[in-house]
Parts: sequence; structure tokens; C-alpha cells
Amino acid sequence: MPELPEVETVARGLQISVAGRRIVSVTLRKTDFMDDPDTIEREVPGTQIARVERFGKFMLLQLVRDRAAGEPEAMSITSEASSPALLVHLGMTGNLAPHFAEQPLDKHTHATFVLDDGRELRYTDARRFGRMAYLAGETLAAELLRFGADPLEVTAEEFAKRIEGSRARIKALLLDQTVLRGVGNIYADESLWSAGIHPAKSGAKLKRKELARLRQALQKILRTAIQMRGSSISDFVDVAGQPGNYQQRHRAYGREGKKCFRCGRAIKRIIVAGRSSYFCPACQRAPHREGRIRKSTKRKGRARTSKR
DNA sequence: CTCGATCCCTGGACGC
DNA sequence: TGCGTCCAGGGATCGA
Repeated sequence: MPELPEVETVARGLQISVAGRRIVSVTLRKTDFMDDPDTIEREVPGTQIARVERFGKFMLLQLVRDRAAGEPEAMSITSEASSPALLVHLGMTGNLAPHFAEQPLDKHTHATFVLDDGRELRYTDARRFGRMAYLAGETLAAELLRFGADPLEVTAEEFAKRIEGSRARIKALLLDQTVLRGVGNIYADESLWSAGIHPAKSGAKLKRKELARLRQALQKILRTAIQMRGSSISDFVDVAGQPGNYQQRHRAYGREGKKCFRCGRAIKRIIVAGRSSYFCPACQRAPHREGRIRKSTKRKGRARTSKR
């Protein structure tokens, strides 16, 4: 399941292997996961892949049309969103990688981009939970604006603000791409385990100290996972077809019933935010009265001011 | 605002 | 061997 480290691994691989290549032609097959397949078929052929970046769980292939000699190179897509880009989300089972033309087509190949060196950039996705879209200008800018901060770049202040301002459960907040872009189920559980925070705890109830710990844990885990080329728990492979190694370092995710690396208690699995959530019941204390405001409890002191 | 439920989709695990 | 069933999950959407 490609999350930030896996997408980063693929994006870096593509930057090395296909940036600078020109796309000669495009063949689409199943297109129900594409925003607008006609536009992709019409606009992409003839463009050059200027660079490949990660944006949250998306890959952005910045495309450049033929231009007059001496015209400046386009800038980074994320800083200047006016140039066109192909947005690719790998969903659960997506893969984008160059192949030699003579290599047989995978059963679930839904897009083939023939490159000017004879290779083919192929998108495969058995479950088609991915997404592909050709966007440019304001449309692209608006789309990117929908997403939250990059977890690797978010400041402590912004991180705290985004989390403690919401009463939603911390697991749901970590998974919410409009809060942070790029965190998925694995790295949410891993960072919560590392920080010793229960997945069902309300964001608003987290102390500053916990928030600081969580951000540190998340960033360290993501960076290490990138170094290890991601987690391959099902079938994730990079552009060279190689699996990642970070699954060897998982401390919570997928470890139901196994011993906590810190305290030895059995890891539990519950559903939070509709997702399997693995945690240590000893190291990650359950919130006491989860989420509810106890109206019946008489409290002394001033009445709380209603919030908007 | 936040929640759960539902849908999308296929393959792999498991039971018989 | 071959079913049927359940589960995995990112994200959109809808109703509570």
C-alpha cells in the first residue's frame, strides 16, 4: 500500500529513469479511475517529462511542451503550478515503472506511455483504487491546495495547530489528507506506537508534549522508511521491481497478538476511523471517556464559552 | 464537525 | 480442484 515513503521511492526512481524523456504516444485501456481520459490521450503525447516529484501520496510528472530555444525551464510544480502535470495516485495496488517494449504486458496494465528511447512507462493497477489526471494551470493549483502539510516539512507549531484544533481521533487525523498529506494506515500506526499514543484519542486532548513526540516519531519513521525504500507488505515494488525493507521494522502494524517490542504485551487490533489499527494496550493508553462531553457532570467554575 | 456505512475493485487466505 | 466468503484499504459520498 503505497504511502509517503513508497511513493517517494517510486518518484525518485522515475526521476532518475525517465525524467528528460519525451512521451511519443499514449495507449489507455481501463480508464474508470482516470479523471478525464480523453484529455490525457489528447494532451500528453509529444510532451517531455521534465521532472517527477512526490506530492503527498501522488506522483507529479511535470510535462513540458515543445518550446522555443532559450525559453527558460519550468520551475518546480509545487512552487509554480502553471505548467501541466500528470497526477498519479497508486491507490492500493498501483505501479508506475518503465519497461522494455518487448516485455510482456501485465494483465492489469491500464496505461502505456511510449518513450522516445523505445521504453514504455506503464501504469498497472489490479484494484484500480488509484487515480490518474492531467491537470494544468489553475486547475492543478486548486487541486494541490486541497491537501494538508507535508509531514516531513510541517513545523511543530503547524502540526500542533492542525491536530489539537480537532476533536476527531488522532488516527483519523493522521489519515486525513487535508490535515497531512502522505500518511496512510501503516505509518499512522507506527508513529502512534512510537509516540505511545492510543489511536482513538481525540486530537484536542493531546498535550503539547505528546504532539511534539508524535511529530518527531512520524518524521523519523518516514525518513527511515524512505531510506529503506518503503514497506512491502503486499506487493509494493519500486521502479526496478524491487521490494522495500521497512516492513522488517514494523513495531505495531500487522502484529496482532505478537509481543510489543517495548513491554512484551500482546499487540491488539481495533477498528478506528474504519481502518484496522494496531497498538500496544500498555504503551498506548486508552482514552478514558472517549470523545463525549459529559453534560450531566456538574463542574464548578465558569461555564465554558461556546466555540463558534 | 464528526461519525459510520457503503461503494469502488481484485487477489489472496481460508474453510469445506 | 473449485467454490464461497471474508478481508485488505484510499478516497468519495451520503445520511445521521
